[in-house]
Amino acid sequence: MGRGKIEIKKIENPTNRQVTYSKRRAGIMKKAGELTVLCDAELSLIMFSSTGFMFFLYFFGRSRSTKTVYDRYQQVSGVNLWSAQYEKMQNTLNHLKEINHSLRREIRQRMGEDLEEVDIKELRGLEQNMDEALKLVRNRKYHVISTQTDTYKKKLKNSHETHKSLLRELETEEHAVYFVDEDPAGSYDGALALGNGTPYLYSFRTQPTQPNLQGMGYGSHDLRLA
Amino acid sequence: MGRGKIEIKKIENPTNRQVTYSKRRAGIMKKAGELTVLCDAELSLIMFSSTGFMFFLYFFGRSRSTKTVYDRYQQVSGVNLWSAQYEKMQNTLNHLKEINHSLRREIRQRMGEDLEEVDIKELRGLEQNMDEALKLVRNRKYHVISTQTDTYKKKLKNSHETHKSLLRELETEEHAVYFVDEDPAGSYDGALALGNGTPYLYSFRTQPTQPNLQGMGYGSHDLRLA
DNA sequence: ACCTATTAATAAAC
DNA sequence: TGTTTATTAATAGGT
Repeated sequence: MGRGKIEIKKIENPTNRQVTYSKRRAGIMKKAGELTVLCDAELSLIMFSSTGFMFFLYFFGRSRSTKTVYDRYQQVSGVNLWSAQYEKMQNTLNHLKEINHSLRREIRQRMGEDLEEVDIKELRGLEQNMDEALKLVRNRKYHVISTQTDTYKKKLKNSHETHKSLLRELETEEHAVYFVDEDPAGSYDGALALGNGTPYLYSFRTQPTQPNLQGMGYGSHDLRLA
Repeated sequence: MGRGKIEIKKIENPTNRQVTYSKRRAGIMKKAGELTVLCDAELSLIMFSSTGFMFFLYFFGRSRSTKTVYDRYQQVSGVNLWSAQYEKMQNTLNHLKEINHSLRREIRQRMGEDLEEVDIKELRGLEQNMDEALKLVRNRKYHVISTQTDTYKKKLKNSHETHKSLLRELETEEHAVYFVDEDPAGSYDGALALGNGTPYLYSFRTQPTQPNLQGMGYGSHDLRLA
């Protein structure tokens, strides 16, 4: 529709191309606006100009007049909202992936793997750091163990006290007769022994180089990407 | 353009409206396709049908023929690619963040920090793992050091040989006179000593618990999110 | 930007 | 839905 028929293929003359782009873009805009009004539809148009990366975003809403559409066009003109958002996300994603990679690398090195790529200076830093960290972990372990031990000691002490008072009660009550029959002295001594000495059940845990028999695989980092 | 002019306002007859929608939608599609080809532009069209919440997404890329566009339309019809893509990215992002968080947590624990949240079982696993890893790191360090030492030994040996042959040359040439004047024997002995013994420069590095004086901060994990 | 000859889109009818 | 056709709308090329 024009002074002559044209073939649908890229217009090589840049000026002509730009003119045609403007005209036809306006045409599509008009058609889009008409369609939304006529058919109560909603649609959006996103156009990427070939000359720049900027693009225009147009919304045709069912309740917006053509006037509003043009106002909106003025507002968002030159701002690539969607692709900006997309690019931002993509960048964040790549950044996260890089960080992830670094973190994994560090963990591997801290597990004694992939040390070929570490130079002697870093190797020394790593060794020292791990040495200190290991001390911290051991200290923490001992602390947890001794806390646990104390708790158990207290529990046993309490248990012992309860037992003792029960015994005393029994001695002063009419049940004393059972008492003698069932050798209460033995029970008493046993309880006392547990109360005074090192707690039997948990003492072995204070051995510093106690091997971990469960071998609970601290080397599985299967937090893979999707 | 039709048998009669129509006013641009909502078509009340639903059948007519639907017919017009289909026809005009096809028209816009065609125009959009033409525009992308003619002007080497890129645009996408999103149409929300008034009858349902599903919508159609059309891509007109600069390298796609009109035929491909229609194929693509068939493929993606009814699928909200963009929002799906967006959601997918958002999920990947969150997943990555979680993973990074876990990795950081593990590194902190391997540095002896945040051990309060680790139970005794994990603590033992961690200790054992770190103990083994530390051995690996030390082994690697010694390996690197001994390799370096060997290299330096070889270099010194070579240097010594070169020096010796130069001395021999001098002894048998007319320059012998200078030789006596400048005490070449001293030089010779010095080279020999270095060649035979432990290389001076690097021997201290084989001390297992040599502290890292540079303190090159193996504890900085400042790979923060954007 | 504007003009206008010409082509393209499409409303109405089938 | 698909086709036809009279009619209007879009626009290519020139100014």
